[in-house]
Amino acid sequence: MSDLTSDLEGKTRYDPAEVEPRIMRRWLDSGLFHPEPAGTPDENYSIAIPPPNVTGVLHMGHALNNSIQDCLVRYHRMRGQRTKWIFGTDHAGIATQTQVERALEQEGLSREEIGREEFVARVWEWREQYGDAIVEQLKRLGASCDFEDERFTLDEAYAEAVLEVFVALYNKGLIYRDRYMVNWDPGSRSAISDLEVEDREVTDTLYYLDYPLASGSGAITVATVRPETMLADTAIAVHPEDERYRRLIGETAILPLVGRKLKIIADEYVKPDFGTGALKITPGHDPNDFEIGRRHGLQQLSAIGEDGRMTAEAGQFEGMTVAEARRAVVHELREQGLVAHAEEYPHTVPFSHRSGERIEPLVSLQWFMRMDELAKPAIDAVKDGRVKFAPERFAKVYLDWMENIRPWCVSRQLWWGHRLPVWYRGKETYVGTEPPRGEGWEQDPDVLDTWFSSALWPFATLGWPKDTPALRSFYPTDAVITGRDIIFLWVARMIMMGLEFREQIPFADVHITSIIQAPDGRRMSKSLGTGIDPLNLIDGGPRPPVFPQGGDFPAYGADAVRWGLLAMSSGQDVRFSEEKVGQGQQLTNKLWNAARLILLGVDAGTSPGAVTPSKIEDRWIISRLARAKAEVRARIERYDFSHAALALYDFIYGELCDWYLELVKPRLRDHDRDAQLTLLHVLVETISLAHPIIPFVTEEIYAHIPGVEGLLAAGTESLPERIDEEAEAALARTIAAVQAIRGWRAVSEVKAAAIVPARLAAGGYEETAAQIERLARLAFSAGAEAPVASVPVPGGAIEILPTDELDPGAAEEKRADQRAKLQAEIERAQAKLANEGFVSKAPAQVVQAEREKLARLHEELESL
RNA sequence: GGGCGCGUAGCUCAGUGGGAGAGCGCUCGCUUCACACGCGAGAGGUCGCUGGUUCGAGCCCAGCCGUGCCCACCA
Repeated sequence: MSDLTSDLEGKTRYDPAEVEPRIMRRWLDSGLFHPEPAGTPDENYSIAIPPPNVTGVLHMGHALNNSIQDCLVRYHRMRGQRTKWIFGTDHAGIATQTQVERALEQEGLSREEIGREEFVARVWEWREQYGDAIVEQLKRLGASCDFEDERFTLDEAYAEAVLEVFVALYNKGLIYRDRYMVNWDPGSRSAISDLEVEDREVTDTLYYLDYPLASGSGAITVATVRPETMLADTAIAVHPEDERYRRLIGETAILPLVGRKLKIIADEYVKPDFGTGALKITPGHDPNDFEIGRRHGLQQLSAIGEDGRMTAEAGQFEGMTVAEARRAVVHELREQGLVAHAEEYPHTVPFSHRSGERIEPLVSLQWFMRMDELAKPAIDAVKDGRVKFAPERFAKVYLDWMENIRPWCVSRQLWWGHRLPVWYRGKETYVGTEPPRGEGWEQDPDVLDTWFSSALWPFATLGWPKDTPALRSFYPTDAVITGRDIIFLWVARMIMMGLEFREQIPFADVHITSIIQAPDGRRMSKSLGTGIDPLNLIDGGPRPPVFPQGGDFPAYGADAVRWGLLAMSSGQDVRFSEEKVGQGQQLTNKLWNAARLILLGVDAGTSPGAVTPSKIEDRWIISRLARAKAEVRARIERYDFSHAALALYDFIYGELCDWYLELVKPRLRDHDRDAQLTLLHVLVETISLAHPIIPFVTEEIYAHIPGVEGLLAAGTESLPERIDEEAEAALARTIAAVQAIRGWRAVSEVKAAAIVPARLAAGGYEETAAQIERLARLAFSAGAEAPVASVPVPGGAIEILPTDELDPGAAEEKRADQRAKLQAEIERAQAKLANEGFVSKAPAQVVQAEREKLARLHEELESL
């Protein structure tokens, strides 16, 4: 006790750097974050973390997302629910493979040179070496994940789940192999899914090329931005109704440079008013042409290979890169006078989200997953409310996508990932969780899209396909917290897989978080200099270039960062605001000092216990606390974290510290037992309420509360509290009166320290008059002398009696000001009440309130 | 082309039908024995524009302007 006391006395500032590592250690050692499976998912609470990339580092999105999850998890844990925050990391196929490839490059090696086995071994090594970084960073934030039960999407047990799912869906006919047009990413030399493609605006050249007619009578002109693909053209299409070309349908044109005969076909797809109205058809290199080709049974030729170079099909251009081939083809065509026209043409083209390279649409043999059948129950689950989105509007985004869902290309030409459980022998194909028996089988070299394994996250982490206790206790989970950018990539697929393999939704709530933008409104990005490292906010570190003031962040501490991020968040995107983090820091410091006042003030041997508030301010703070608790809890349960954070701030600052602590100070000095018990009660309840949002400072304060043991994070027993309307009204009047006097003093230029004689000419202050005297620095007397000023307060006025301390001129000025304001308000109210429409049509309650207001204003004016 | 947001104090944002709010910044006053990362008091908004509904509109409706994001196969 004495150690703790001296500890408190010296620390007038809360020091997160000293406290946080110590507290985190205690939490981790306690085993509180690691629940043993028991009970049912209904009574338990669980959230599966969106698994961070194993080689990733914490960014602002993680910081917000995990602050939210930790708030929810701590909130439910404290309420006594068996709570598991399912934890683990993602192998992140392309991202991780790319990092290791870069490292190899430094050594002058390539993955091909060292071979698949060696390469995969290297990635595992890499993971051993760097895979802990993000875990450690999450701990700095105070995340109460079940770190003792860490999963990895490539672990043996997890792989079992992945193979099981693949084989089951294959046997169901939903997974199949097909030669189809895919998004080829030359950067990662792999196919990628539609969702990993982003459109960017670029300016290309639109070439108008003349294709001579076989009849010799002129040429047909086509427009293209990709002249090099002409080498794989197999037809020309026009609109069937297009009068200009009608007579040419069925004719033949000769493909320049190649000499192939191209049939001129009719297809409704062609827009007569675009370009020349004649479209060259390249089924091998354009998604639309691919479809047209299928409709018309056209040949698919590949002039561009998977290495991004021209194939033998390209003849003289073989071996060139696409860009080289484009220049060469255009040059040749120009020589032959076949380029009729060329113009700049801005349009959107697909790029790889991963590598940033321009997508090369190619026809390729890949594995696909048919989604429509899986989507149906997942659509129903959202439509009938078993899965709820917050904010609600994202349900529509989800449904729109799901209702138009297309097959998913799940194979990737990478080495890092779950290798397809598929073997070939000649024309035979074998799919199974175990390799086939017999000689001569060769396993498919491809791996699965990372999101394939992520889709199983909520149940594969709990041990599925085995029927484990963890699965029985924690699936379905309660919520998933994520950004809207992965609604399709992850959320939708988890819902589909959960319903397919567990016949249950994976989570009841989907909370879509804000995306935090840089302070200037741009996207947060390392390369733009707009990314903010959350650890630099916690520890103090350099401000990124997007902050013009430069310098270092102060060491705000994790609580401040958490509070700030929650306060910033809302249903929409928000700009990062360092001020909000600063506000969070002020709050932690304020709370710390409030705790010091209380803990250094109570008598030795006094510990929290039953409270029977006698004084009106005690009843008031307990009533206000009850309201704050209801408010904060309701906000957290509605995923409205900014209002939860702000409501907490308002209570701690605006009620507890600004008023209650000031009101109770004299009694604390007098060793008033009721005051001490009320203070301890309110302190424990307040830190308990605040803990899910600012866990470190509250846990640290809890450790100093006399007579309590254990961790605040484990929850505290809560005593019943009641709303006390009478006390709230009395204190509301008192606060208003004190503020009115302070305002009057400021404009009257009374010395701040002066005690001013006054007379209380108002009712309703029977229990608080002495408090008003102290807080407003007045000395009430019952004298009969004429007042020099009268300050309106609820229920009457406080009259200022003559004294040397005040300047009568200033006081009169103030009074005139107030009279004018009151007069204006009276006129407003009178006009409103004189309005026939208002009196007859507005609710009686509203009219009555207006009448009472007018009467009050008149009273106040008279008292001046 | 379709869809979804946003536009309120210098800045970042609350506020969904009955007297315009918070934090930061700014001004003034306080070394008041928890906190100067403090305390007290203030200044500062034709609530993007136009029209409509209503007794009453920041809030509901329509149009417009500005701005951001998502989806989409016009070469």
